[in-house]
Amino acid sequence: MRASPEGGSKVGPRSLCSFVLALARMRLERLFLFEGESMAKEMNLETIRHSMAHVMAEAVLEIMPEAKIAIGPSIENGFYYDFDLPRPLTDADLETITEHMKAIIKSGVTFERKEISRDEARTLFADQPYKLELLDAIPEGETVSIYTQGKFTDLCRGPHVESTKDLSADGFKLLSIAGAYWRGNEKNPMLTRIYGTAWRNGKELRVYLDHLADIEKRDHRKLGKELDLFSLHEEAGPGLVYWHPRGARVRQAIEEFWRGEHYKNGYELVYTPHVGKSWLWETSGHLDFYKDSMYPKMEMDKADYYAKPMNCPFHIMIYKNSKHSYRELPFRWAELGTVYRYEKAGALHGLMRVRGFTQDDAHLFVTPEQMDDEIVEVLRFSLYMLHSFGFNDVHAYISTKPEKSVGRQEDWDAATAALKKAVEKEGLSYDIDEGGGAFYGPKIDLKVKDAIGREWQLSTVQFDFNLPERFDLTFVDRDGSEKRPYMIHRALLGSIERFFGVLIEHYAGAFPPWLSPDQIAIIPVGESAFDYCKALEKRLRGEGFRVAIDLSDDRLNAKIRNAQKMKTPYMLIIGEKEMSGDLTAFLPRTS
RNA sequence: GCCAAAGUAGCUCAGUGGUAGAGCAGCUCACUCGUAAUGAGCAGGUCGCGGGUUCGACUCCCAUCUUUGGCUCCA
Repeated sequence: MRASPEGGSKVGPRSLCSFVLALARMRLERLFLFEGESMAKEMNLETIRHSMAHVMAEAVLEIMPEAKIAIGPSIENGFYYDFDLPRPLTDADLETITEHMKAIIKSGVTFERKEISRDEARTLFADQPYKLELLDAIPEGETVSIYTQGKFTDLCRGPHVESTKDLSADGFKLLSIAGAYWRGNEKNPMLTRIYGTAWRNGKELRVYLDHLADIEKRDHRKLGKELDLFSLHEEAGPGLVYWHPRGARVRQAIEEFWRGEHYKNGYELVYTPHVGKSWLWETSGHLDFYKDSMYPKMEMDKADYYAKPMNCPFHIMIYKNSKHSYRELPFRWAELGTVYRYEKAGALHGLMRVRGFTQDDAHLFVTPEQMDDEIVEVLRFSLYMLHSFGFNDVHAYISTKPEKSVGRQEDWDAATAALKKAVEKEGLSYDIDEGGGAFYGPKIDLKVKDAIGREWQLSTVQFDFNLPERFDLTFVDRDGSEKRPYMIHRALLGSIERFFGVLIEHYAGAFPPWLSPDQIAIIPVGESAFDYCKALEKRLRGEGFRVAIDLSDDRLNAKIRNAQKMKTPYMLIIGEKEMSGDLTAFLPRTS
């Protein structure tokens, strides 16, 4: 195939480059705006947002003087205020409140700080029970301050802007109404919370609203439908994923790469059953600890079977099939193992939280001496994998021994030290979650930032001091004695379903060619080119390309539009010219 | 669980106490097309499920199921 950038491509190589660069710059500017703001600016925005919350409270009291006010802090990107209201709010109320707020801002009243005694405060807020409660919660000896703007006074530590002139009447937007328990305790009354976002000016607000729209456009549930990738069917079982042909193509590409890299990295691939007798789960401890999140038992031949929630006991069965020498270790056994877990109906969410999913699981059986090297390798492999899929911003979390745990202290210490050493060796930034490990061993979790700066947990590497014990795993050491191997669980992508969801959002559905469902769309200009195109499709398929051919009777314009809607990276447009001259119009996807 | 919103055609969404609507997708026909939607026609729905009010309910009321967002950020 030959490209013809001059004739066929709207965006030649050079302009394509500058286009991509321009996009990258825009992206950086945006990231900078949301993440890289200097502390001073951030404080300023926080003050603006907090003051905006006061203005909103004033507006609400103007409309409903009998409302009781609770708290109104600034939050990331905005603010909220909680109210106890005489009636539920509607969207129309939000508009009215917004109008009142704009009027208050334009009136340019000042924020006055005053320090007062507790008694004065008690008199001032006599008919505001929530404020009285907050007042009582202020430690003795601490100053009690109030802020007043216009007719509104709030118990508040501050700081605030000097005047409502410092707020932008078109730099804020009320976003939603939600219920929230007073002080976050479900035994308390539920208050009405109004969320808003606030910025220095209308332009910043618009950038932020664009950002929200961008997140919405990237939603994998929406793109999954639009790009015909997968579906879920409530009537066939919530939380169970149906991979359509186009989604399956992406999965195949992921899995193919995954398998190849595992072979290269010294792993063996295994396959194990989807169900097992209760003996497995009694021995592993799952029936004790996780019965509620397992699919219920199936009875057969006077035995109870369970769908597997984990692959570990199955890999252990392979290990236990024969006696092992220290010379054979380490074993690195990987499996794309499909497991089933009962997640609460309310917790299900698209591909991110499902009931049946495929883990890219592996178990390493190692001697104590091999532990350090194996951890370093697993971590290096994880990073390689994440980078390969376009995730370059990785942060590690090390979780250490919790209060209730199994295994000897010296094993925990050694394993935790090995994890830290490996993370440092790879130069990763990390946080330590003291006491956050599972009862059976410490772990490293890797979180990545996606294209718009959201964090996702993907890889996990966990030590296990529990299962080797429970299943009585041994190997014969140099001196002829039987010893206990260490076991490491690890998943690099996590679950294929969730990973696919994250990938879709990361790329906003425009996958790089090696992952794209269709790499090339073959588009005949007219019916006379159909046979040529079919032959070309066969040839390209034969060479391993994922292709789509458009044999509809649509106009050429429509065919190009459809291919671009499906975010196909390349289009081959075939007409008389191409068939006679072996010259192909080659059109890359533009965004 | 609680608060709020939503559930109407495959998809996205209008709609009214009196025969159910659009766009896209689908099907048929015509056009045989050269770089971001060719035109015309046809078909498609127990208006989430169950009760109630009413002469009449998709619409109003009650109950229920499901989905979405929030309930962690603390004057």
